[in-house]
Amino acid sequence: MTGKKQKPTDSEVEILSVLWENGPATVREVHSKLIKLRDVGYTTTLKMMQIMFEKGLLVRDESQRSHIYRPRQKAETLQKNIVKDVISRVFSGATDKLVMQALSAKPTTPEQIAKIRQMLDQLEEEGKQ
Amino acid sequence: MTGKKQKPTDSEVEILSVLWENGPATVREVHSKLIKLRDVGYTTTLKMMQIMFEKGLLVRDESQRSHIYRPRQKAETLQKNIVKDVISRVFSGATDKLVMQALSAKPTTPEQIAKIRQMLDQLEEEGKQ
DNA sequence: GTCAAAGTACGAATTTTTTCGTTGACATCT
DNA sequence: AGATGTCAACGAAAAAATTCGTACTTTGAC
Repeated sequence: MTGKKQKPTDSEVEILSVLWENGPATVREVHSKLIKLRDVGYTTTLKMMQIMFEKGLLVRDESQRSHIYRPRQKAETLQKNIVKDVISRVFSGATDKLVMQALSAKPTTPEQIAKIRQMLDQLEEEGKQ
Repeated sequence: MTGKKQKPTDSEVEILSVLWENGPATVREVHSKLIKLRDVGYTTTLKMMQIMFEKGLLVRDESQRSHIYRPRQKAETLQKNIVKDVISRVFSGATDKLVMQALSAKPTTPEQIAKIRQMLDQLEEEGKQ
């Protein structure tokens, strides 16, 4: 009953992103990043992070007065869940379709392309066994 | 004020998916698909589709008593927008990261891998110019 | 110690999304 | 015609997500 699969909302992902990019941080620090993007009150950010803490999306160190928050799961894990969700909901399970759309939606550098090729090689290797 | 960029909600995507997969359909037809997935009332589906019509996500043919709905935009267009959104919100713009996660999240067939390779070739060609 | 600054907690208002009951129109069957 | 079934429209309730005001606590400066 503990492992409730719940997808973070958009606002939650916004906060998670800040933490992924900047590492563990206080509400103040997160808020100062958010305020650059849009108009939002400090207590709003605080409340959001408290809720995320209650939901288990974040953990926090309460030993200091200003608590330090960090995501409970690492970025890759949550990102993978979100991608899985999009693949099944939006692409009816067609991973290749999503990959195609992604590649054509945003430019990629030659280095990135090379990396993806490597990954494909690896997948094919695994498939052969 | 007309070109309001609004992302379809999850329920909306669910309905869009049905229409993408089955082609234009009446509320009844869409609803009979949804009911297989979860418990939902007919008027709920109706209302959703009416709202989506008002928002411009769907268009409809009212010449028959039971209106026939279809997505205003084609699947690829909306899918691309959603993917773009995920790339920027969840992956801070790193397309290759999303592609990697997608490939490792769900199995792909050799055929799909081949297609993706083709796409990469093409992208590199374009890049050279 | 007092004051101001900065923090958490909490409750509640607001907004958005989802749900469905009810009504009236139209069609179909007998 | 009358009864029955199906549909769109509408309004509003319910649920979920977001926002923020207010109260209280702690810290640091003076």
